[in-house]
Amino acid sequence: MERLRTVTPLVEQISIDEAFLDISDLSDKPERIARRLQAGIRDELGLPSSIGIAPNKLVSKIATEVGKKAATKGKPPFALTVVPPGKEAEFLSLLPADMLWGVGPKTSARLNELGIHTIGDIARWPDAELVRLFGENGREMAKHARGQDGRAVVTEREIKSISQEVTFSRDVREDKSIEKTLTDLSVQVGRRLRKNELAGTTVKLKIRWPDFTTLTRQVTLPNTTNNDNEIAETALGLLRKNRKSGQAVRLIGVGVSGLGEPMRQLELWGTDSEKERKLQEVVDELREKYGDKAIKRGK
DNA sequence: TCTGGGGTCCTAGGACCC
DNA sequence: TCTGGGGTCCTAGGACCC
Repeated sequence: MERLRTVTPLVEQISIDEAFLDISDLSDKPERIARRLQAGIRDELGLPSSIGIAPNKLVSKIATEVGKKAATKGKPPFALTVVPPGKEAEFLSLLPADMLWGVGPKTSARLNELGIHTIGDIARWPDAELVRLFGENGREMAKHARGQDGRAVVTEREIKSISQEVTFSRDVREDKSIEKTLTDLSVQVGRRLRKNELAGTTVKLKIRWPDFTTLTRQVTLPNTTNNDNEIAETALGLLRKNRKSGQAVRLIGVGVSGLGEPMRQLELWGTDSEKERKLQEVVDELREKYGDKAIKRGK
């Protein structure tokens, strides 16, 4: 990502190893920029990469995948795929429908039933019909199928929620063990919130039963929190309300949303919650320095 | 892909308020 | 006493993404 930012600051990271670069304001030819970048990544970092160049994010992403797939089997890909302006729809038309963003297994299956297999098939369907069948997603699909995508490259995005979950290697029935895990997860969520200088109002519990059905239960607190204890107590409350003692669980998780700046109670120095906040600050520092095991909550 | 983890966005219903 | 419309917030679930 650092290497990418030497090309332009307009970098949108979309996963651990993928990003969009907006190079529309650079005077150099896009292909030259891409080749130079690819060579740099190879020579400086020893890594392969695939690049797609197109007038918008949607098409460039798909172009990247197409190039990557076409790379010689067993060899690391160094693909470069260019879709010039005006050629977007043509480029997409023969590709399978589920290569489109927003078309997952469910939508793909429904499209298949309608005899729609390629992106070109989607583009040929009336917009109104797609909207009727798929709602807002249908409207997006219609535009995307024609290669239209107006979304800008976004360099930073607001965090909307922070969560932690674990899948047990077996179904777990012991209340103690489940509650301990949930408490640990709450601590991790709290710590990540504080690290990002965030706090949230809504605590969500997630449970997966042995049959893989999933339940979520959330509650909105009167104030924002990033306090380990408060998150844990809230999550534990939801757990006790929604799970019978001894009932087997496959996955447990907790998340906090409704994020904003942590509440500072300046006028309440010396209150319990302020003491708690300062305590937590110290605990975070100790763990940062000496590791997770350095200090634990009693009781 | 017999199924891990962390996210975002959308839909839909209900409560509540004006 | 009943009816109406619109807006916002909350909750639950699901589709989808990497």
